[in-house]
Amino acid sequence: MNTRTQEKAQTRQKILDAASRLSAERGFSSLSLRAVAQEAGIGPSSFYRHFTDLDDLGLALVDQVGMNLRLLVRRARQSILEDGGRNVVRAPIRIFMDLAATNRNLFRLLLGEGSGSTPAFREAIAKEIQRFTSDLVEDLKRGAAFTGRPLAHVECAAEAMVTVAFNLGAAAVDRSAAEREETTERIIREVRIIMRGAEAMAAGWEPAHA
Amino acid sequence: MNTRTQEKAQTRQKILDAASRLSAERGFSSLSLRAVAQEAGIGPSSFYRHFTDLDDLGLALVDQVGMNLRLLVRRARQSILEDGGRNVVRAPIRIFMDLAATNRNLFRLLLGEGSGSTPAFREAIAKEIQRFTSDLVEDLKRGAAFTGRPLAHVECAAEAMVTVAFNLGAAAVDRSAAEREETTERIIREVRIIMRGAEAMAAGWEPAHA
DNA sequence: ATCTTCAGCGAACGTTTGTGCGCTGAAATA
DNA sequence: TATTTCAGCGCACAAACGTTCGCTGAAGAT
Repeated sequence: MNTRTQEKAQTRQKILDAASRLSAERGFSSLSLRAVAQEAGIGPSSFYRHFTDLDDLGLALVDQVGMNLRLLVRRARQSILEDGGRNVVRAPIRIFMDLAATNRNLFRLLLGEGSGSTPAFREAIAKEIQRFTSDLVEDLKRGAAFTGRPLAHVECAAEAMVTVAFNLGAAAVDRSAAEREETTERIIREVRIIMRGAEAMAAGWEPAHA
Repeated sequence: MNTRTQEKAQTRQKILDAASRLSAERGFSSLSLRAVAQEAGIGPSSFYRHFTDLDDLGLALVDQVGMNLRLLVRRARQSILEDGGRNVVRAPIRIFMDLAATNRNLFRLLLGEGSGSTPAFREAIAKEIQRFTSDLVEDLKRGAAFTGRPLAHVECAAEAMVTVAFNLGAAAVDRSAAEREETTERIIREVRIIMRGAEAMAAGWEPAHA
């Protein structure tokens, strides 16, 4: 690859990082082209060599955030495989929360910008989370086949789990370690409830009525 | 009450309405004092007669949104009481979604601004949703006592339900009626899963393992 | 009838915003 | 070596921003 294109990609990345860093404080929707350029260490007019718009930047940012997230998750998944069967809920969520804590900006962007800015931006984020949910569906099916405990409405259950984990997790990202710990446990419990519900439905169990 | 103070309260309300209307498009965090003033039909400088800041406005807005929400919910709850026992999940969620559809701005503010702006604003919103959850906890306990089906971890279950309903609901607010319908059914299913899980746990039910 | 209060206004300020333009100098190409 | 490409820069501009100031005129108080 050319030295030229290499350097261009490099400053492009600097812009993306700057945007990610700045959007952590006030949200992506309320940040300015000039501020981003300054944080990236380039002049305002140079910005246009890489992106046409702030919206354009936003889409690229979501793209990259999604890629990073999937990479991290894939790596995490491998380390779970060693843990045979036990802690099917606890281990993944612990990893998820650690990930969120060490990649705040990344998660904040994915979670805080639910309705912040342009529709395209919104939808890009939604799609990214949906992809995450799809992966979880696969995992759940695999897990169910392994433990012999089928789940009803896997897609819905997965969606509920992801929604709970992402949302409560996002709220805890900026809290103290102790509070984060407490929140993590609560998420685990809630995901367990969902899991148990899906299992109960699959087994046809119903509560006795008085 | 004086005509004077009455009129003041009136324009104050006009400002709040204007902010609510405008924040629906781009989010509260990215709106300007001048734009709000213009939408409210007053000069920029008159804004300061009612609020010191945009943050100040934000807090007042959350306050009012919370009040309206609680009012609507209370009204909705009464109309549920007629529906004895059956549709414990479906009826409330249908009402909730109708509420969300006819009060978009209200819900969008409560849901989209998760990390948009200042911490005080964030926390005010979090507190409002928490209050909503507390109410649901009470309802669930009452319902459980009535149907004789106890729930485990009521607080957690309620939190999960609220999180799912608010989040998926918020995403659907801007969609077509058909998509909203589809989303509503999915929310109902997911809340049912949570409910069933909490019931199963309370009953000590566990899935048979292979 | 006189005086006080104060919501709303318009003008002005200094900043910050997005964006266009032409230049530069090093890297890529020929 | 001569030529082309183009990322980055500085400058300029119009527009929008938050905020201050003094004025006005109707409502409230005396």
